[in-house]
Amino acid sequence: MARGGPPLVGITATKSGDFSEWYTQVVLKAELADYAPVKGLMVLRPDGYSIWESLRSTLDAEFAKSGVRNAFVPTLIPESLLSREAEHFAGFTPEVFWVTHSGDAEVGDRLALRPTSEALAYEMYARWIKSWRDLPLRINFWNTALRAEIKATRPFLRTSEFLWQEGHTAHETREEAEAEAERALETYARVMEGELAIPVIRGTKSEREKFVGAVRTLAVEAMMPDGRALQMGTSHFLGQNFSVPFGIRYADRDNVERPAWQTSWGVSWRLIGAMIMVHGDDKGLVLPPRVAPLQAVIVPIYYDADAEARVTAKAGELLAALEAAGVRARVDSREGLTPGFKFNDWELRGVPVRIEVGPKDLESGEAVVVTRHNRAKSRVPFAEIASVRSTMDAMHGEMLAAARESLESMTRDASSYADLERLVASGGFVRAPWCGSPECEARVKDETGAEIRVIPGGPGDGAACAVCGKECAGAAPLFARGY
RNA sequence: GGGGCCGUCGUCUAGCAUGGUAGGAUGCUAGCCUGGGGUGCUAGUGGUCGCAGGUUCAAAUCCUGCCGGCCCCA
Repeated sequence: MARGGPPLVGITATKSGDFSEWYTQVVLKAELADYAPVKGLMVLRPDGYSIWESLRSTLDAEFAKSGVRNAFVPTLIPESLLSREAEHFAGFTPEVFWVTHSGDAEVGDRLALRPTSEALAYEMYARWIKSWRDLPLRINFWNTALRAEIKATRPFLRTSEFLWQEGHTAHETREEAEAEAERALETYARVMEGELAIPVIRGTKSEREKFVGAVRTLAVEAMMPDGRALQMGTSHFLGQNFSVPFGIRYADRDNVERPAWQTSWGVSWRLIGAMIMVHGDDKGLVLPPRVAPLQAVIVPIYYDADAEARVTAKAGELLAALEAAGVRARVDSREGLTPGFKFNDWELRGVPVRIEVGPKDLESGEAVVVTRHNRAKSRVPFAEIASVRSTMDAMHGEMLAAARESLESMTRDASSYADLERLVASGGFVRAPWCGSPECEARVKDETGAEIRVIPGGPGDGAACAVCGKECAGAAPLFARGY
């Protein structure tokens, strides 16, 4: 370390001063992920993977509860199949990785590394679905998708391969499929708020921003502290756009053959990126307690062999009590490191609760408990250490409330184009009436860089379009620059 | 889709203009000392200078191409 200079460990950028450098440092130094040798690809390290596993198991339980089952589809999709739904194919083709050789021999029909599994899944669905008795068919895949990202790659947010889940369903009626798409979106919103403490806005995507091939795309959007919006998850009502070209037809109750109604929906590890951005601070990562791989760390403090023995014994007792209470905990018994070093190290890694136990605490019968999100210290009697369980619930509530307050303060209204331009430039969501025309939407995108992120439901208030002045039909969309 | 910056032990970097075979800090390992907010001492460890060509007696340094990271604008 240079004399008097900043420490070489820890986060050297500030969240408010250099947000993107700060983000990169948190990802790398908290050891969530690292760069892979190929541009745009990343390796997920154990702490990052553990967070993913936690989200996966929560979502998995929700899916299972609603009757969705898991299955697996392969990575390679023949071009002839991928191109069957023309609009869908055209939308993806610029970012598809192609396998053109097997060994030294060229393959005839090029093979795509799946950018998404609609084509492959629906080829199979066409084989499996014969009658209305086979419906609904509701299957989820936990896998990865590959999309060639050339520029602006960022860990978790934009990578060429990403972990995600994609649900694919087929139904007898339009109404049932539409309800399915809404159900999936609601599940996402609940898990994001309940597990990641990130408030989201539910709504519809515009025609321009919807999934290629969908009739309608529902989405949950969140606002990042730098004023840019992040799409957290999408749920598509596909209508019969895929069932017709893929031949997913069923004999209805009157023995008339009809194309099925479909949905698809997904979330990716991008959620982890959102979690880092929304909750992190200048000391590093701040983990929402429910997804934290390690929820509480006990740092023993001692000055001599006698104190060490007594402190270590107490630390072991506390650990047992925490584990009995269902808290993921450990004792940091690493030697040769000062308590101060350990404090900083665990803060960098975002561990929600730190418990300090030293000679003074043995005398008073209380441990020092520090909560990561606000770094507040309190004293807790040893006998009541299991209370960190409820402390973590309180932390979750406080983190969600703080994030909600931030979201609200970053959402402003514009009624004129001048307001829209000015507010978009300063970041955040801008709610503005819109007539619904693609021309007005395109003008905003071209001139301000902001797009319609989401159109919340509900009736409009009859305001005039902020762009062209014509009357508006529905609720005002939220404009923002996005990731 | 345009424009720019940068790659040297795990990390941060010196050296590059004017070619002569890589130095420091930190980390890591061992031992001691310390310990309530990033300790100190001693010894040791660690680098095909992003990769591939080219120029040269000689390349981290000059030239070309590629790979990777980052930023700005649309």
